[in-house]
Amino acid sequence: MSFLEVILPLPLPGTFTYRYSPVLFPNPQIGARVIVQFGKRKIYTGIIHHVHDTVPDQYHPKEILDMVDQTPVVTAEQLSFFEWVSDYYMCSLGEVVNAAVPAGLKISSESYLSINPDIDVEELELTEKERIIINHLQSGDVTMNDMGKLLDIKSPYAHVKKLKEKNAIQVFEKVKDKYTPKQETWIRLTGHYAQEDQLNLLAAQLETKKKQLDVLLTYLKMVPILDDPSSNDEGISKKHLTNTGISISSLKTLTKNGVFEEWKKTVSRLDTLADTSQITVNLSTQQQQARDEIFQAFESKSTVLLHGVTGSGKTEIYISIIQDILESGGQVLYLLPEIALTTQIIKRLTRVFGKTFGVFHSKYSDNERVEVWQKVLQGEYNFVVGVRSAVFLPFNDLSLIIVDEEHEPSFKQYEPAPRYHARDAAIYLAAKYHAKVLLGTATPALETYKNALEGKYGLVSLESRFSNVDLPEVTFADLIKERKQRKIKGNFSSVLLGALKDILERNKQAILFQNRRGYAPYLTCDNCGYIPKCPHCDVSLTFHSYQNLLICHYCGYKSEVLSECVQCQSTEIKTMSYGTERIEEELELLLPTARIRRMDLDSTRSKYSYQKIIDEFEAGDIDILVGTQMVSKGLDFGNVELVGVFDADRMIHFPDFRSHERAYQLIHQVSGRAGRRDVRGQVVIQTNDPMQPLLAYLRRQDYIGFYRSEILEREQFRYPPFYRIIQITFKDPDKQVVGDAARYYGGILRKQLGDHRVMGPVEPMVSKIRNQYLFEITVKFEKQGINLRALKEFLLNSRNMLQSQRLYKSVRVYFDVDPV
DNA sequence: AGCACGCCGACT
DNA sequence: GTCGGCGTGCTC
Ligand SMILES: [Zn+2]
Ligand SMILES: [Zn+2]
Repeated sequence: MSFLEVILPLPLPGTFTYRYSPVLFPNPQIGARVIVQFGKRKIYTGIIHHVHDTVPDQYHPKEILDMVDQTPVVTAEQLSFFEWVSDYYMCSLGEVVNAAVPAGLKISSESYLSINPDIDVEELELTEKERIIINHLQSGDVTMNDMGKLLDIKSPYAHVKKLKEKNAIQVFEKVKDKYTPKQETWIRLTGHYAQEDQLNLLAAQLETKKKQLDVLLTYLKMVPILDDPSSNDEGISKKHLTNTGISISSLKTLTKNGVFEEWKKTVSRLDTLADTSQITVNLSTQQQQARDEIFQAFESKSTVLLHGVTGSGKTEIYISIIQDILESGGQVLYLLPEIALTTQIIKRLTRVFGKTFGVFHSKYSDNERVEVWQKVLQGEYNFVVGVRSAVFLPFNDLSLIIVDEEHEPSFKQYEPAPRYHARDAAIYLAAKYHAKVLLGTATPALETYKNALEGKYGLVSLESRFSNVDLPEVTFADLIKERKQRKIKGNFSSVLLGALKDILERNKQAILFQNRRGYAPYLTCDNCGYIPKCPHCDVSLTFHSYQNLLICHYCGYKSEVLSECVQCQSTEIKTMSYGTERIEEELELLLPTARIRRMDLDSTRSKYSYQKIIDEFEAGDIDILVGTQMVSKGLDFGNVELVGVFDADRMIHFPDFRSHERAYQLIHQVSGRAGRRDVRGQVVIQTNDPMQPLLAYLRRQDYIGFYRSEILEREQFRYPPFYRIIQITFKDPDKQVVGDAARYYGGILRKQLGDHRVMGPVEPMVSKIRNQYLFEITVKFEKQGINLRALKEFLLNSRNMLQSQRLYKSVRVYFDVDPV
């Protein structure tokens, strides 16, 4: 007997056993895909985890429906990596596979209803609802879900069952769309005409048919069949040929007459050209030295932190190292946060590596992601630049992983599971391949810097690209003082406004930074202060001006903009715009001559808008750029001499143990935009408390000083990197039930782990999402002397214990290991 | 997660 | 009575 253990992309523990016929499928490969039925009807794509011949005694395994691959699409190394992710981040293997494998490689089915053609529906006795179903089906098949919507009931199942019994309809499974290769129409000469003598004859015949002759001659110019007969094997793409302006109808005629033939060529969606440009990067002495130190450190350390100030040219060092690794035949993965993976960086890499590398971006279509996956699998890409999820690609000979801006919180995934951190997963993955990891940033995560200081990681510091760059001059605008003196205009202190005027007079550029958090636009009643909230979530609705809609960012709920306040019926409804937008508007009044642009999620929504703003700014067509986090990324803005920071206090005092670290990183990074070679930049930070210690470190751009003070706090208050955190979230539509469940679970933990290791349960800041109430417990525990495995085991067992209670059965419990 | 089954209240 | 909501258990 032959069985397969199959991973299904579902949030269920373990693998599932299926039978297969060795006659039909002689050599099942681990990591190959199989199509299986799971449950009564659903069809899924599973991944073969292993093959065995142990007959299960508890159940009868189903037989697989099909085997998709003869060779694995997931490598054995990946499978074991997936298992690590699932263990470490406390989720199911299926959830990892779901996140790792592009949707196009996983087909799944949907139930469709269709009318039975052999039956005369007129003769049947039908209820009203059944009649409606039949009527809908007469104009084509409908999915079970859609039918529910058409009937406006939760599930049409009961009626469908009746109709099935009456033999009036059928239910069948249809595969949802999956990866389809891109096809192009190509033109070539038919075999008969693909010879010199026949071509001459044909040319003579076409002497009077000028347009057809033109088509033939154009073709021969583009496909030099006489010099190189093999060039007619593929011919030329029809699009290419017709783009020359030839007569399309003449081409049609020639094709009809058997001169040309059309065929479908499978082409790549990815822009792959031969590696044409081999530009060597010229490193400065400092860069050269850092590069050497990195290689030196790799001799003894598998992970190295490159701590390089903003604008010190880390990217060039990466490029130089990547070239080295590729020359020696290794594979390289270069991870970037989403906002940093811009067309700029891709262009820059293209200049060096041609188009021989893969780009794995969340904005790309799933079909493109499938093609990157396949090219990595087939060894065609030895270099991939990508976001978080690119760690899951099927590398076979990984030599180096670069994690740029390693401190960025966006490397951690939150929803859905797996809640993994791409940097940490990369470090594990690298160890598996005996590969090296290079972490780069100007403001390391505290965890990372601690590891580097303790010698766990190598540490290479890069002061600046050139030796004559001064730190920017950082000044603080004391908002309290200015408020007393009535010098503040809207969001602007007189200090910042003065500096801006100066910049304008001198024809220089400025960047104004406003943190994104808490500045989404919303509507509010001017009379009573009412703010429209989502009926399903505990958040106010975000106002989207371009659609004129109110949208919930948690559940997607949409609502029309009401002209009247629901609370007081006042019609004085005011829009509170984006923080950046408000600043932009004020600025237009305060400095009417300035050319101002805004760069945030909202203004860069369309495909090229980001690039457009960058281009305009670089060309000097913008004086003041107002933006969020985005302005601290991207490439060198040459002429910036002033950076203004709004609302530093809100960042610093955000109620989270990482708020200092975050605030420091954000302000430090954006400050780095001020100044350039030979010119000292200026930074103005607006604050209510210019004396707070964090600002002193920022004034000196003193990361190490900041680290030293912050790390003491972390130790004292038992936070990472000294302690580990696992956050447990409880979810249920009944607030009382979740609260009780969380307290019950908390009780179990307290008893076993002690009060000091268990915090909560507490209601999170957003306490309801999609009609589910939330509670959170935070478990904090020492890094040393605790068996992490055993602890996780205990947490999982406690969840089982909780859910075996009748009352708490429906409560969802999930874990977030190392939350950020 | 998705689906079937079965129980129970509330409308024709 | 039967329709439709919802809770429960199971899926190889
Ligand atoms: Zn009102
Ligand atoms: Zn919502």
